[in-house]
Amino acid sequence: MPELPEVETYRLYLEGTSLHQPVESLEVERKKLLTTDLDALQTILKGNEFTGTSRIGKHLLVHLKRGGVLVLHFGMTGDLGYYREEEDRPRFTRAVFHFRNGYKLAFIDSRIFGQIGWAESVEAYRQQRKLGPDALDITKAELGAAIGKRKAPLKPVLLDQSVTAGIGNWIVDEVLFQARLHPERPASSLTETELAALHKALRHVLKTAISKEAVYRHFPKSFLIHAREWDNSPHPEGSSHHLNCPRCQTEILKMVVGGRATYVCPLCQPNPNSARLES
DNA sequence: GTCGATGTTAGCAC
DNA sequence: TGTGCTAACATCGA
Repeated sequence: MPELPEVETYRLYLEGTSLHQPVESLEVERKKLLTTDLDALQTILKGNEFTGTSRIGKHLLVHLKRGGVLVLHFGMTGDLGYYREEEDRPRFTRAVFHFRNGYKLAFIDSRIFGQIGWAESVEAYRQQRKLGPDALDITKAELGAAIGKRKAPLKPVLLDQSVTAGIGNWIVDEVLFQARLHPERPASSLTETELAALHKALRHVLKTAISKEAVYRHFPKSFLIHAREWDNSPHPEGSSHHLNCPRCQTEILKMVVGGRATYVCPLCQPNPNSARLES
């Protein structure tokens, strides 16, 4: 489930396993993953070494000893696995970096929405992909400027990677819940106080998620994420779902915003449309 | 067999 | 030209 915290965790994993080992070859099972021609990629990689990493949002960039960066994007189901014995090859491995020392780094991706390619530099890649400031680094002023002119609902604007890179579907719901903002509020309608709350919640959610290595069931009880179906933590007796707000116990509402599944607390995050009716 | 899914983007309407 | 909505991508698993 690779959003920013997962990719940050993968980045540290790659740094801990795969640096400074000459690559022998790249094995690609699904060519659809490649954004750079396979032959070109082989030439770049053979005998080359990973020397360090960077991350922009959900994109992991691996610095190469002979120049340029290997770019990994994990789509919806991407992951990494470092192994040696064939029997340990992870399920859904779609590509494998073979190192000369006999170890391998698997690119795992059941749905094959991921990408593997090469770019000249981190900055060149950022421009090419039109990525905004990383969601961990963005300042309140930058965030305000980026959303201030957009009248679309807050949620799809925050998911736009050119506004700020790294926010995905569960993070945006969590951030909006923590900031007590409804996902359908027009992005440009926030007051200064609300913008400050949004920025603070963004940092809080990301830092918490990274500190727990993106293992959702370890997140604080105050998080909305436990109401999502795919949170593996045990749910109360039989109930086929709908948990309650950790703050006010109101039943969490599931809706669709910007075409995406969205969870909100109807009490903590007042809907702008119904608020208008009341006034 | 059916449905929905964490990301991204092409195509379309305005 | 910009903005925003929808569907589609390929596959798994509930």
